[in-house]
Amino acid sequence: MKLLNMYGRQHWWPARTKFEVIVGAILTQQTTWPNVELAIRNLRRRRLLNMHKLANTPMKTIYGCVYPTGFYRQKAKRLRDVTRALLKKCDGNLSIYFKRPLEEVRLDLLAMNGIGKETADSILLYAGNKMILPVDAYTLRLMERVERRRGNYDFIQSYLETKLPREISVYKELHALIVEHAKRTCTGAKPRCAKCQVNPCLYRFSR
DNA sequence: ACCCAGGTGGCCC
DNA sequence: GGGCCACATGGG
Repeated sequence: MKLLNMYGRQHWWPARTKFEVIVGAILTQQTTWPNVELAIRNLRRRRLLNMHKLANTPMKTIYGCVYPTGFYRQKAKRLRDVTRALLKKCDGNLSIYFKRPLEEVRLDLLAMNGIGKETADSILLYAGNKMILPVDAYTLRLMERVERRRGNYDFIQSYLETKLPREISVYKELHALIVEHAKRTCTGAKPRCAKCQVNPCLYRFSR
């Protein structure tokens, strides 16, 4: 499987700790990253990027921090719920939490309020260092336009995983590149101008 | 004054 | 199994 290396290494995910990856993954749902960064800064300023601290913070305080990301009531609740659930599971030690087998941790994450497939898989890949590829809206559109493949999350995920080298770093890089590409070319939305159209020649998936 | 963003859960059929 | 809706702010 070959993919555009036109943007170079992305060294994703932009976060300092495992917990910060999880927070970012929830906050970025249906939201642009700059807004998430604002919210993360707010949380950091209040020392809330700490599981024990966040789990016991009043909702109103969290509302204020995550306000810029939209859906702020929902997201604040999800953040605290997930944090509490994680604390119960691993007492705040995420390295231990991710030591269990991939499928087991995945089911565990999916059972939490506010964590669906994409969020779970992003967390598993970037915080847990697990071999799994998150499929976002960009990926689905790209597969549709370039590979002429349409399908649901599970189908696209397994299709790509059969074609990719089994390396975590490749998974991390691919997901990052797809998002980066979408930002730069406005394929994220409907293409608005001719030069923003995806050029199939640039993305020939081979092997 | 629209349209969209690195989704998720609930409800309906 | 899918289709539709609420959730909400900020940027184009």
